Amino acid sequence: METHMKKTDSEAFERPILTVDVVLLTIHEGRLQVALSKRGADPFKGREALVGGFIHVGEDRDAEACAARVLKEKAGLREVYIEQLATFSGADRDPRGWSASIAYIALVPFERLKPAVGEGVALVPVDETRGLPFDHDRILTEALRRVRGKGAYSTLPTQLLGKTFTMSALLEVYETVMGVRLDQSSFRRKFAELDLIEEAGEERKPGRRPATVYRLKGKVSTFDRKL
Amino acid sequence: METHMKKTDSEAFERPILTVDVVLLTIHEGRLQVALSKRGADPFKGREALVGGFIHVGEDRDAEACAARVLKEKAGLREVYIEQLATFSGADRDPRGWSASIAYIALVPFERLKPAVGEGVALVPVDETRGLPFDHDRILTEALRRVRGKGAYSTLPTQLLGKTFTMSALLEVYETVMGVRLDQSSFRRKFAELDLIEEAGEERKPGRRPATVYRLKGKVSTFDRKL
DNA sequence: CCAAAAGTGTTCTTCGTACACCCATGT
DNA sequence: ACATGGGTGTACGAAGAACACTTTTGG
Repeated sequence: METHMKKTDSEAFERPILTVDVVLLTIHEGRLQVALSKRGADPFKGREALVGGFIHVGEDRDAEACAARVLKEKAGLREVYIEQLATFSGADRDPRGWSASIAYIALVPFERLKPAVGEGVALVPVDETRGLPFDHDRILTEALRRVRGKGAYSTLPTQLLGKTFTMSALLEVYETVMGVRLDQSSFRRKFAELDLIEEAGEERKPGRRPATVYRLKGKVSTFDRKL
Repeated sequence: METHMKKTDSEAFERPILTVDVVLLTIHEGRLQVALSKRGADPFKGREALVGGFIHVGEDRDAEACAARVLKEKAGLREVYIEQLATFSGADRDPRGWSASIAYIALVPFERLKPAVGEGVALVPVDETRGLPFDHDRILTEALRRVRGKGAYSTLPTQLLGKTFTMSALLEVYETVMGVRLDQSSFRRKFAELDLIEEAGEERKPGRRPATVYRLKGKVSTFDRKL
């Protein structure tokens, strides 16, 4: 434990550990699931935990870039939707000492995550995780609160689908994320009125009426009206 | 620039600088103002900046405790409302190197901040600050976005008033924070219906009808309805 | 009686919710 | 023709916004 104390520099304090943790979420088999990876190093070695890692000062432009790098290295993902959740800190959360972890939420369609499942990450339904190391239980809880709360007021859940999707698929995702039933009719109307999506073709499945395929207009955005 | 590289420890990376910055807000002369303090040390020495400081690993239980300590040391404040905003990080935001700052928002009634004004902190209307050091302009912008956005859906703005207050005072604070005019009638009704405040006496001023004084019931809370 | 702030009531419109109904397809 | 999911229309109530009005005080 080095202390960095050089009396010539009045502000040379011991620097805490700084890491990034990512709550990587996807929907699989109709359930919201979180990607966990087995820890390879000492504290809690061998236990499943949120994907994360140390900031690489030389490599990462900022913490979000670090989160992106972690996702690429551990789950083979590129250009995933990422947003900062909060920073969790304290003297006790890591046995190695005072630490802070900048937590991010990432959403990805299952198809893109599939190759990594088994090869580095395991998928666990969010309501079946228990006893994660560090304060990862709390981080996950906060992430779910955010995602569920923001769901009804933003296009965030679209990030769990591919670039295009049908209305039914979209509805299903919103229902899964928020854990409630939504009225199909109102759902369609609101998405249309808010001008959030645009048509992008048709989907034909045997035995069914063809469905319009949509694409998100612009980036993930927030709005006032509730879905 | 020490590197902490001990080849025996596979995860001993260079630790970035970790600080806390507080966007301390109050209302004075009918305007939302932010407390700035003159920097005493080298990067940007002498310039006005958000109040902040290094994490003291031995002293601070966690980052929020660090923010509380900073508020006490620089503005003489205790038991102020604090909430985490976000963490701002990157290789370029601090000339000393890769750094992260955990930013907090603090709200305090002007009366409590008054003693410190001139003695350590300066008050500046939020729309008149420019060219703050580091990325403090951005932090302030984000803080304002949060406070304004959350305003209509929470009792957060009450923290800018003393323990008790009249409806008019409360209305004024909400209007100042959010920068809009609100209908007095609807405002009263909603606060009553949401059961957020309770009566706490009367206020008598010369030439005016006596006003009921209220007190917040419970902690700061969020709700669905808009004010 | 008047000014000024405190406090109440009413109306209009928007939006959330529920639900009934029609459409297009492959078998 | 019918089962299945795709898609539209309507009706009702709760909540937001605007505004008119009454009450209480000191001068």
